[in-house]
Amino acid sequence: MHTAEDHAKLFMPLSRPDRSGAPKYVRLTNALIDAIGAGHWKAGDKLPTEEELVELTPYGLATVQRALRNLVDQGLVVRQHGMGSFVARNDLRLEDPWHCRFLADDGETFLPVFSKVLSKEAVLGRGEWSSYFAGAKHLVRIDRAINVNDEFTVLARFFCDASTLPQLADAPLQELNGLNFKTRIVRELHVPITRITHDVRAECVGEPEAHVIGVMPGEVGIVMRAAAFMGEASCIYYQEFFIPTTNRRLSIPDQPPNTGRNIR
Amino acid sequence: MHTAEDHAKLFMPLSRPDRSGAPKYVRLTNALIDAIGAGHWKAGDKLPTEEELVELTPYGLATVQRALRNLVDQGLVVRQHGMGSFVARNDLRLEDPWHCRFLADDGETFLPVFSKVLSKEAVLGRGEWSSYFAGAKHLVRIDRAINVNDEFTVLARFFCDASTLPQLADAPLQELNGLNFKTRIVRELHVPITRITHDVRAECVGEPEAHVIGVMPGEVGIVMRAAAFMGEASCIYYQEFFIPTTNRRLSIPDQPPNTGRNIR
DNA sequence: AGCGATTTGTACGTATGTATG
DNA sequence: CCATACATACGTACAAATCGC
Repeated sequence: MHTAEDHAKLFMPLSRPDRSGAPKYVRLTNALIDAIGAGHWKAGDKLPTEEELVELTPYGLATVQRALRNLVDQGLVVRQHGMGSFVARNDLRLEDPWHCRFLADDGETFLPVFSKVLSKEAVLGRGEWSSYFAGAKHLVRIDRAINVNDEFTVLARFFCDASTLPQLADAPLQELNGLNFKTRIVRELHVPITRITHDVRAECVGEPEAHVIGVMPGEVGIVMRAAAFMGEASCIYYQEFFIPTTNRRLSIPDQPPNTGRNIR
Repeated sequence: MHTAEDHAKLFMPLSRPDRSGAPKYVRLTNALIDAIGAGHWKAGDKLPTEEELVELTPYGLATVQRALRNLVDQGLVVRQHGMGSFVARNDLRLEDPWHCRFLADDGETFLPVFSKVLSKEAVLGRGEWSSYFAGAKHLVRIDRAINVNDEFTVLARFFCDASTLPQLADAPLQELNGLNFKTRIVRELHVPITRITHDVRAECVGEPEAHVIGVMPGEVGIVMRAAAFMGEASCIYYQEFFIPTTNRRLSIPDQPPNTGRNIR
């Protein structure tokens, strides 16, 4: 809970004349995002009602409603008729830098995945990744085992330059399990990802990879590569996924991840 | 251009009492999607202004605006301040309805491909495609053999509703060889494609497909599916590619940036 | 360059409907 | 049945971008 003063302070900037020229509903949207990001309301907490927001801010109902609808569209807030507005429990914006989701039987939802970090090491030699990180000095490779619905296991190899994602590259392995991995990427990414490329190949799986994904060396599996770029050429991260033969369909994301707000 | 009667007929259903219980802005959104899908307005055409829509429909300005904003969010419509609202034209996306290109050794250019139409037939039963074309009456399947750099052959199965691509569905086979195929799609498409999904699976190739791509039945190959949508739900075409095991990498086209999103 | 006319964009206040507890 | 709170909808007003004269 919060006092009236807390809220007054939160929304104080909205009363100042606007220098940025942004519409009111955008300013309110961002104010709420900031407050949630700062932990003023945590996942599951109830936000003020529409009426309260009309009181707390210098804005009218339509503006408040539009800001709230934006937050719903962004997956940050859930609204329940007759009950209230709540901070979403799962931050949907974090859903994407996965690139490795499999379609469930309904063809629409995705199978649950659990990832476990296997190793992290410096990359020394050359390989397919080399062309993506021309000039990078401290390349790091993080291997993860991704358990898909307890049906099979995917080996994910994540490559990045330690200088662009330092906290990720330096983190202890235990801190990167499960959701923490993608959470950290999203949080650390302070550059917009403007392009992502995917390619796919059927490949005879080599010895070390076969062991992780539970197939015999030499068996055919799918190898997918995904590279995320800022601008045209500079690669932010690059991943290789080794996927055993399965009747599940690998879904390839149809748009780049949304790395934050568009307008401030 | 259209007469007043055309429009009156278009929006007539909106005056009838609502049986579905859907909100007005949803009904109007769907009415506009249907009209665009039916070719009433083609890509690049100017839609009626907000005021005209208020006159043409039994709805108020806020409702009209919300429906239009929905269409913008779906990528189906582009609005330009002071000018009007237009059916989106996304030529970029249409530049490559191929979805099946393989990387050359340099990792950047693509291997040359030559396609040859094998057959065209009505689709009768049900299959994976059924979920994409709910309610379509005249489904057509066009099979093509795509020769990739004289190294291997891909079988491409193209599905569409004959009512959305009539000239393609009715064309003689000889006219669809080579580039003509994609040219015709681009020329005939009078609706913007706003979303493309891809998925990929390693699969044991069945008898008829194996014959075309030159492998033994039961061998493992890659099957890629690509579906192109107008708006959120209505599928324009759907393709299946049967790819033999190869050391070439299948490149999955990255999506063009979102035209004009209003989420903010 | 200016000036309307057109058209979208934002915003308000109000009213009413509907799901929840 | 009632209070709460979200959801939809209307009418109006004004701001801002664009075009043609």
